[in-house]
Amino acid sequence: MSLRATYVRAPDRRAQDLIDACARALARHGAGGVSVRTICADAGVSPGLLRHYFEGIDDLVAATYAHVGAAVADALDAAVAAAGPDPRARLAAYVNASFRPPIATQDLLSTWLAFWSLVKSDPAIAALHRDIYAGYRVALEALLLDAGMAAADVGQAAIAITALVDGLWLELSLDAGVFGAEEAAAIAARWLSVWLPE
Amino acid sequence: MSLRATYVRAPDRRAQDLIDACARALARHGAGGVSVRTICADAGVSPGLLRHYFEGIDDLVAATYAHVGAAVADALDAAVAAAGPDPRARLAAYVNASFRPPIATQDLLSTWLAFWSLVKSDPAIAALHRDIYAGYRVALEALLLDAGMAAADVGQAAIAITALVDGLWLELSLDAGVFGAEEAAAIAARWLSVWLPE
DNA sequence: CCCCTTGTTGCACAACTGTATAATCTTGTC
DNA sequence: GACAAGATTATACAGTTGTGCAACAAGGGG
Repeated sequence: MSLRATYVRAPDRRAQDLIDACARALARHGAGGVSVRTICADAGVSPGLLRHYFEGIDDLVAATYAHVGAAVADALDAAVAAAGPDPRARLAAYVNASFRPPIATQDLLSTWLAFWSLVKSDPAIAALHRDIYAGYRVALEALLLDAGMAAADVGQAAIAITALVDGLWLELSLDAGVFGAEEAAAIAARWLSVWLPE
Repeated sequence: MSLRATYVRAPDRRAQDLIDACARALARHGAGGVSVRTICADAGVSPGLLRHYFEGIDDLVAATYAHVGAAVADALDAAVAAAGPDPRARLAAYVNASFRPPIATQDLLSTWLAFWSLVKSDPAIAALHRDIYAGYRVALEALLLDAGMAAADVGQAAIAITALVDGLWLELSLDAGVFGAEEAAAIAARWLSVWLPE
């Protein structure tokens, strides 16, 4: 006479279920508000299952960062590809995509903020951050070069552009009512034109 | 026969001791790594004392944000005052001070990042953030106006400048090796000159 | 139907959390 | 010295945390 709940196996998608639930928890509660129990409840599984698919909750958070980071990179790449062959259009598309869905959504930006908050205290997140940001920087530098910028300038330009994008993400995430993604995109476009005049 | 530790009373500075210890903990461990025990150990007092001076740990974190926020505002004001009467010099000093001690230190920027990470999940921090950032924006807008910017433009300029400063703070905090405060200050000065040409 | 593999549940456990509070120590006043 | 106020210590407590794991249920194959 068992009172244990029935279930349907879905091993193919459990890890992703947990990653998605983790991203939602990070967005809603910040890094400090995630726990094995809240994530697993959201994913519709028992708390012990997390350990079957991940080493522990820290491993899950890292996997979530890797996943969201890849999704952002994919969205940026898709925007560049859709812009066609013109180097300047591709560059503008890269920057502009940061302020469009699927990137500029409250959920993703809030999740991103949670990852930032973990960089100083979690070595695995710090390593991921380094790799992910290096990837974005390499891509941005290549686009800047293709658009005609002198090689000596692309380093600082990439830093400056990345800083403004991150800052705008931060403000969009924290102060959703003060201004919107359209305005952010216009500000970023203006900054881009400073570094690469017509 | 008591084994209880001896102590010296210092009620005048206990609250501040706790605030300083809280700031250090936030900088070192992020928001998720602070606890009553770690803060009080750092402050050299017993864990129960926190509740004597603050409603609870959340109240202490909020008091720490108020304190650090006021320290930043004071540093910005001091830089403006030291710049003399010229409106453009005062504006430049305001922006530049963001990249000088006592603001652009690893500890303060890391503490700041921790506060950002709490805005979405802690209503008291959110309210403080709103007030603190409104204060900075009002001050910046006034300086922009004094420097000759059209009233219709100061809103967006303040947002744009704040976003870049925050973004640079974030990068300085997370990637201390990639570039430094001098470079950040130069980038910010360039952005300022975009919004207020000579 | 039976058997086996494995995905999953539910919970035990040690450790940690914030809060509350009794007891005690310090120190200023008389 | 005696006493009182209050600063402080140390710890109890209920609740939560991540991890580990026994037990069981699902489902595929024979």
